[in-house]
Amino acid sequence: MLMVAHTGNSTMTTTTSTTLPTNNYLSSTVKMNLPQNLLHPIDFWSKHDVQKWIEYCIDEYSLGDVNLSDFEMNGKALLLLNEDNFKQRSPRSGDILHKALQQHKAMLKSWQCQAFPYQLWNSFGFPPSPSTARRYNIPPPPHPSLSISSFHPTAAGVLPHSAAAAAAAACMHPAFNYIFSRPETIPKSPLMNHQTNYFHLNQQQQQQQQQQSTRNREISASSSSSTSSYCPDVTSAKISHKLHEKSDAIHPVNESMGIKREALSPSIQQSNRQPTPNSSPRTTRIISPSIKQENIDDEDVDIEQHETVPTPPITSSSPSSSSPQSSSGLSKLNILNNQTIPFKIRSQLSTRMKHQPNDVTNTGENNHDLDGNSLANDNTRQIRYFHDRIDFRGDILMKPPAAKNCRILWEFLYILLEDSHYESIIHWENREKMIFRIIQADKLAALWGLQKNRLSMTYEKLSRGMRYYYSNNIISKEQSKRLLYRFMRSPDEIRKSMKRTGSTTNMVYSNLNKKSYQPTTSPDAQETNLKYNPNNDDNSSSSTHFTNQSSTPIHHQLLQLFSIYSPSTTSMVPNLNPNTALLYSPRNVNNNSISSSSSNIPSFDTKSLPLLTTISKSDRSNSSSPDSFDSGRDRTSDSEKQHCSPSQSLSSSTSTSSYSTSTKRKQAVPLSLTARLSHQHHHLDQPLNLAANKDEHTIGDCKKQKVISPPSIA
DNA sequence: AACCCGGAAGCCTC
DNA sequence: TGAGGCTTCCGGGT
Repeated sequence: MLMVAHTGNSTMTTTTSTTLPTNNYLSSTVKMNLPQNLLHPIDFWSKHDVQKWIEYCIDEYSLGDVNLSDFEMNGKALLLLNEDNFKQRSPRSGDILHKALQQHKAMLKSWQCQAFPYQLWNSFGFPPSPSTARRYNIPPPPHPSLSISSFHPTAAGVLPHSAAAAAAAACMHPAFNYIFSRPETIPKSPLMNHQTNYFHLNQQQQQQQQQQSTRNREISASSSSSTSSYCPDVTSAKISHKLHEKSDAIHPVNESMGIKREALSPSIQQSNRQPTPNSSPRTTRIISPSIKQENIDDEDVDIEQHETVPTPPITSSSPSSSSPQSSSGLSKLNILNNQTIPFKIRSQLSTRMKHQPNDVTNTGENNHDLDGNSLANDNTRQIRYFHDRIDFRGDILMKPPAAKNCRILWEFLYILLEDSHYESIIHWENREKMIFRIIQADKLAALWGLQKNRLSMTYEKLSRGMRYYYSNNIISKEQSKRLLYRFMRSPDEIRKSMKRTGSTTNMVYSNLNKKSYQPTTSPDAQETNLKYNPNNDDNSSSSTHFTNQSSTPIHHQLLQLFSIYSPSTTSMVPNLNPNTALLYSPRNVNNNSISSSSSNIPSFDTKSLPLLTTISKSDRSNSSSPDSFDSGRDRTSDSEKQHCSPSQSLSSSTSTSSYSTSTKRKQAVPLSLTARLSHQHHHLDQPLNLAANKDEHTIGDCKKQKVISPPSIA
């Protein structure tokens, strides 16, 4: 698609260069609308221009920690700044600024051949917020109802400052694809309209909108080949618009990560796209624009882009709905409504979050809508990781600032539970009894994966970790209630017991794993296993004490426990501007907190943060390739070194001979072996170097081997 | 299908 | 180097 866009652009450039002003920068009409001369080549920007641009970015991307004085330089100097330089000046927003600059640069380049009056679409291809538009006197976006003649490129050259001219020029811009192929995204005055409507959806409406958005996708996909060019089929767009307008009122687009990509300047897209084994030529997509293909491939592109393309504006996730049914759709809304969001990004969120191809409203299901054969791994692929945030299929989630240093699962869960931003992901079902519910397991897993740098984290794995807590009475499962768990003790109790039990007792998971382990063999273990029963008044542990506290002291206690107090504020982390939070040294935080309780929390070190561009193997999963999202473990070496030893093989053959009569696993098969064999099977999409195996089993063979007795061994 | 369970073994960090 | 704390995978159950 990107290739197409690029091609389209070139084509259009050729077409229009003769009809549009050839001096090629923008018409005076256009310039009038510019904040200073930001459409001039950046090299020519004055110091003042740079300041204006920074201001614009601050405003447009809600960048909290950008100090104008840090950018007192002219355009040339600005261009010399690399991402790190930006980050030095603005730790939190540097990457965004850098990205914005690159985008701006690329856009200017592409605009040189196209009179494009609708300047200052933000660098990600989205229209500016109304306030920004007003402030910078940016013309409104074109409306698709304009007649097709209005869009003719020549119109741009002759029409004055009019909507038609704007539309004509805009149709040459990548953002046009977004606008006209997704007419429902046309800003209807305040961008926040969406959210209001969305928020008040009743269930029926939600169903309707889901159906509608499914249709939308089909329609959009069916016209994708035309909308991929810079000269979109307006007619189809209009038709599409009509088809959508009913649902538009309540549910703005459930579409397309492609928006962002399409909106990217082609040059950027092009330059950032690196060939991967999985990326097929874009041109093929046009020929066969199946929804499935497009979707998956686009996701691949996105993943690739993470490596090189600056991140989109940061958003903070934070749903506040506590309804178990609150889907991400609502959660997104809650994000938007949440006044505690540190970044003033809601207005953009309101638009952007609803444009993702895999709107979390459909978390998981969406893939199936689009792709009946969707692989489980596709889910992983659609989760894109940044250094401290995730684009979880369109829902941008931030690592909880409070959990920056947290590497312990139960602590992490606790932090999320205490953070209202994550209410739609995990929340207290019963605060007093410390019963909590996981609402969106996959999101929770993604967050945990981000936290631990295990980008292939799944709820399956996360829950395994939680199950280990059963044994030492940190967490228990609420019987027969899905996704409902309970903290058995307060954080300090857990810590206390962990401290006391030391390395020889119940925190040794290897011991816990042994059946011979008896939790009551030591006083510590007894204490550890003192089950907190919130209904039992006899509970004298501090759990009771803890849970009887009002929520505010609890928050404070937790904040202290987790060292998440800002030295300068007593507000809860959700209310803490992450920008601010990142500005002080967490070491200071530790100094301000109970050091004993944070012993497990390593001090903050920004170097330890996995940067988007430098995800190493130690990050467990290198996002440079979708495949690597599966795991950072070296499967090849695993399979090599673990490949059936003779004894194992014998066991295998012995046991597998009885396998044919039963689909159930035979315990006679050494688990390690079956695990390893299946292990390989589980990474079908990985470029395993199976040839390195002497036996040269294919992955499928390995699986087969487990079921069918290998003749060679027999 | 999604969730749940616990064994087994490996990985990573400290 | 060993311990802690998972992570990954599994077969099986609900």
